[in-house]
Formats: sequence, C-alpha cells, structure tokens
Amino acid sequence: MARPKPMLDTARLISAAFQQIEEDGLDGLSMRRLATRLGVQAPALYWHVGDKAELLALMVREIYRRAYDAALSQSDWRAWLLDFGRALRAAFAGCRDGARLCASASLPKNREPDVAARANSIAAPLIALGLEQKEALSFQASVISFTLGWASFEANGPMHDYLDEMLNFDESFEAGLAALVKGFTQGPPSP
Amino acid sequence: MARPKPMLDTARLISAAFQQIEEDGLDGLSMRRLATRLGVQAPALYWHVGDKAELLALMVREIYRRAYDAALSQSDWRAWLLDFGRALRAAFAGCRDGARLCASASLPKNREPDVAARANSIAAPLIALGLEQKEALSFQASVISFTLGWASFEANGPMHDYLDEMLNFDESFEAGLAALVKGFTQGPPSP
DNA sequence: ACCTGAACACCGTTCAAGT
DNA sequence: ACCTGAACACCGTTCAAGT
Repeated sequence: MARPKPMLDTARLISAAFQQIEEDGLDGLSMRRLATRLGVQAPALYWHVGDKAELLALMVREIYRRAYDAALSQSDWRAWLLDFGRALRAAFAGCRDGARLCASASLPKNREPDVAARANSIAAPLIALGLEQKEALSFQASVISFTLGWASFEANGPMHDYLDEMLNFDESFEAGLAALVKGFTQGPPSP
Repeated sequence: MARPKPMLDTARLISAAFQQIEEDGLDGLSMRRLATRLGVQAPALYWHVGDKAELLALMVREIYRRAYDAALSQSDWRAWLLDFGRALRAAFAGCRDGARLCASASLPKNREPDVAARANSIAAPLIALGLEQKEALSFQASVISFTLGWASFEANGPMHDYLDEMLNFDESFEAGLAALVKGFTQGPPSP
C-alpha cells in the first residue's frame, strides 16, 4: 500500500523561506511561521535542516550561486570581475534583506574537500583567464567585500535617506567597482 | 530630602551592551540580560532607549565615531582614505561581532539638520584636502563599503576557515584598499 | 522515514502601578 | 522622573510518541 510521500524537503524549505522573507523581511522569518506556511508543525522542519542557522546558510549559498551563474564574461579577468560584481549586487538586491542575510549568516559548513581543490574551484574562472590562484582569490575577495558592503550600506534605511539626495548609488557603485578592479595589479606570470 | 539618583542613562546602557556583546556575542545580547547586568528590571531600559534597534544603532554610531577619531592623516585625500579604511577595519575588529552589528543594524535616525549641512560634515575632512563634495561622498562610501564588507567576510567563521590557508587577510585587505583608493579618479577642480 | 503534541527556556515590549 | 511586577504574544529547539 502506497506509503505517503513526504511533504517536505530541503529545497522546499529554502524556497518557502525566500518567500517568507520577501513578505515579512528577515526579522519576520521564524521557524514557526515557516512551518505554518508549509502546512506543518514547527518541529517537522528539524528533520530536514539542523537548525535555523543552517537554513540561513543555505539561502546565502543560493544567492552567491545566482551571482556566479550570471557572471559569464569570458574576455579577460578584469571584465569578469566587473561582471561578477554587478551580478552579485543584483543578487543581493533581488532578495529582500539579501545583503543583511549574507552579512550576518554563515556559509554552509564544509563537506571538507581538501584545501587546494576548494581554492581551485572558487578561483577557476579567474585562473582560466590568466590569473595566479593567489591573485584570483585575493581579487575576488575584494570584489565580494566591496559589493557586500555596498549592498548593506545601501539597504540601510536611515543611511540611504541620509545620502540619496546627494549621491547616486548606481553611479557611485560603478565608479567604486571600476576603481577597485582597475587598481588591481597583476604580478609577473610564473613561467 | 535627597531623592535617589537614577541608576541608568543611555551611555551606561551602551557600554554595558558592548560588554555583554564581548562576553556572549551579538546573539547573546538581549534586553533582559542587559537589564540583569545593570541590576535592573528589563522594562527600565525602555525609559532610556526607544527599543532594541535604537540601542544597536547607537552602538553602530559609536563604532564609526572611533574610526573617524582615529583617522588623522592630513597630507592628502588618498592618504586620508587609506588611514580611514584601516581605522575602520580596526574599529570593526575591536568589538566582537562588530561587522555583523554594523551590517545589520541601522544608523540612528536623523535629528534632521538640512541635507547640505549633513553632507558637508560627513565629507569635511576630504573636502579640506581638495575634493569636491560629490567625489568626497562617493569615495568615502566606497571605502566604507569595502571595509565593512571585508570585515563581515573575514568574521564569517566557515568562510574564514575556507580561505585562511591560502589567503593572507591582512595583506589582501591592504591590497584591495590600495587598489580602490589608487583607482579613484579625481574630476577637474571647479575654479 | 517523517511528522505531531507538548513542553522548556527563553525573547521584546507594553502598561499599570509604585516611589 | 525613573523604576518594578505582571502580563502578552511570541521565539528556537528537544523529545517522546505516533504512523
């Protein structure tokens, strides 16, 4: 006899959580409300996710994944970094409280592949365009930092009101990102 | 007859909150625990502060104030921005969960002095060194964003473990900040 | 394997009441 | 003016028990 299909899985949790955050903001995302939205009791969630922090971490990963997928420029590493920065900003903006979420939550814990492998996979697109691994990681960290910081900054209500009459956020983001990427100096390629 | 002196004031709340955060982290900072630390009942806090968000906002302001006070370079605007970036990073690092706090909390609400006045006071040190107001605000926003983002990034536990074996955080921060500041282009000075 | 019911130890905030 | 006591409407998480 057909045993009942499970109502939940991790992917469903994540997408419902994004909906919830869209409607009520990050502070309105509670495990209990999420459960209600999914037609289930709160403890049921803990079968699919260790705790709330893990859920948030999975959401963060999803946001970064979108940015990586959207950054496709294949011409040179500076163009890729500009592309990636813009895509990341769009990914933050594409989800309510996205920057706050990413700034406060952790990444998902490692399933611990070895160090070199991780580094290579993170830096892969830049290495393919001619950068050394160390430069690739460093530059990418800078672009992520700048973009995450900018998005947090911009999403801060009072701060926004403070500045938006005398600062064009889009223009200044572009200017800052361009300055950053232009300022990177590439070491001599090792033969 | 001597009426009893008040036990609390806003400054005391703030410094106790910093202590609390130092011991238990940002997630361990609750109004109730803060009250206990101050030898008082929780509702008493609400006489001195509107709500928890306002308290956090005041803490954020304090952190930025420290950075401004520490950035003293008077030689030229690029040197000032480098100085300020380093001081801000130190200010974030000087308080447990400092970056998370600043990324997620708002600034204190405006006591609404007019727009031009605010902009001038924010940008003052840079204007004194020869920048136009618009450039000053834009460059400063970029440096703050980069530094805030970097500090969030760096304070993220799993992310840190992810990268610290192949990335020198201090060096890469310096490199990124230098790239950013070097990359800024100054418009023609209006006569 | 997957979910419910009940419970534990907390939260932020309000509000009448005390002094 | 400044604080207490009691209460309201929530939290995240655990755990035995159901199916």
